[in-house]
Amino acid sequence: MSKPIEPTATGAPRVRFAPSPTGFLHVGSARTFIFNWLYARRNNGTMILRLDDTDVERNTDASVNSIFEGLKWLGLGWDEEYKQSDRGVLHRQMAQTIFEKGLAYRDFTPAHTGDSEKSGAQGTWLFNPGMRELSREESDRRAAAGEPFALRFRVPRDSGQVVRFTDAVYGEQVKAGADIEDFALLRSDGNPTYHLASCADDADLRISHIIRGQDHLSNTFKHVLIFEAAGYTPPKFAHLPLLVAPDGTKLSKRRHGPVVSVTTYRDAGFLAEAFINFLCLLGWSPKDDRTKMSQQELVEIFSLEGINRANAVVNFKEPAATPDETFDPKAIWLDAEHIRGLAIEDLSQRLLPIVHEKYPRVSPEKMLQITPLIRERIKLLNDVLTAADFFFVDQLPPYDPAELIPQKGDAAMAKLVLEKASAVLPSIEFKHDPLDHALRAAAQELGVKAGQMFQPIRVAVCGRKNAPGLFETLEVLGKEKTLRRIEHAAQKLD
RNA sequence: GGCGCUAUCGUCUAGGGGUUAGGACGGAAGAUUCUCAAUCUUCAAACCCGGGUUCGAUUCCCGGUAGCGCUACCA
Repeated sequence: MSKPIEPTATGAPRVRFAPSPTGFLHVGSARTFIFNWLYARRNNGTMILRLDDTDVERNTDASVNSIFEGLKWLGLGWDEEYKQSDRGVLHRQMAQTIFEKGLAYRDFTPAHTGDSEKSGAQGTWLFNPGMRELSREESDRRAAAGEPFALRFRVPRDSGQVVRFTDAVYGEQVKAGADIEDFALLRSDGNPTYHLASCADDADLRISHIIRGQDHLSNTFKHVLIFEAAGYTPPKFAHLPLLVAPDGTKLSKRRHGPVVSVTTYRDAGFLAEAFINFLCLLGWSPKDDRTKMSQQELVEIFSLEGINRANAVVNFKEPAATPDETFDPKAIWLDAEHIRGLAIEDLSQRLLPIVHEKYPRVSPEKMLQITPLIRERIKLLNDVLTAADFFFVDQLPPYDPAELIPQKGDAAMAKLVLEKASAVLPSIEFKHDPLDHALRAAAQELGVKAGQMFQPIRVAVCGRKNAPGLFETLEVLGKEKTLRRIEHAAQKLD
């Protein structure tokens, strides 16, 4: 392993992301997409999206939508797009080619009805002896008679026969033909299996590098067999370590919930670029100590050598309550990190649609004023709703008047402070510095500490203790609202 | 069961025959501040086990164990 893969002689690399639309787009698939995309962009290659929808039974439109929705959110795009169901002719042609070379045979054994022998607890049927040896005449006769059959690859199983390939991540791979079962190429209904369709398309689309999940590592031997049988040089392979749940099992929506679905991250208010950054750090390393990386940086630094071989845990919480606790803490941190790196205008624009869902009347100008006050205080875009709520509402929701009481103070002090504020503020210009001076002076006159002066006011205008800086808050809130809320608070103290 | 892949702090990882085994998240403590957040400092925290090779293995080799994958006319 570890030698860089050169672009093919024919030119720039061509890579593909080939999801099968049998479920939503999950984070592991998203990472595969991202790595392919990064590799293509890094090497001036072509990124291809191919829907591997050969399993008609299990394909759903909902799944197709979920995949496109997820990919759209990631915002990376692709250059060419195909659907396997449109290419059946090509697949069958390849099957025919292989069959005519005698490298595949018809298997008239009825399809397995159940899944009883699924995980091979006992018998391993590597091939069907009777069928593999069937004479061509007999085979042709039964086929002509209309007897249904599956087409199986005749895996070379003589002693010493091996299949080999070099994986860019896992290195030299060798497997004895005798350990590879005679897998199916065509189903008895004439439709191609995944293995056949995938290889036929990869060959036809001139895919140069197959970058995919490690769950295909052992399938690759079969694919090499198919490519060679059909007369193609196999592309280069790079398998990615799997993403697994904290319990070590593979990500599953049923077991682990929505946290494995890409759109969940979108809906929780993740920045796509932060999510991409996070995924890149699972199973790949830039080898320096960088963690936060822009898309540009990722494109510049991405390489197959940085991919490691052990499965990576997505460290989410299994049952989970609040968003903050649900997601991998590093994903949250990276999101906050990216948010902090955004220009105020940019962040403000991204926040506005979220705010508008709940407070449609907030103006872009207002949002622009609020944004700098919360940029350092939100981890996800959706946090804007809880971090800046008091700017959006007319009337503060009810809060405990006891909150108004400052440290080492009492209700009387709170009352005093609020009354003082009411007296002083009307004549003050609502800008940071004048407010700062006026309120500190007021505190001094009252003989209370600055903090004791600020807290009652903060709670009066924000409805809670934890909030952005007081002066900038008052500035954005405006004189009228501020005074109204202070007065209201003073009354609560009676 | 068979075949294959993998194994460094709780998690993501760097490293590599001799290192105080590095970084990040998370955790703890502190500094700063009008609260919170941000920021800064400090601390705790790891080489799966057993053999070999070697002057010396966490690193190389073998075995074990564990996890994962494949073993479908799913992908």
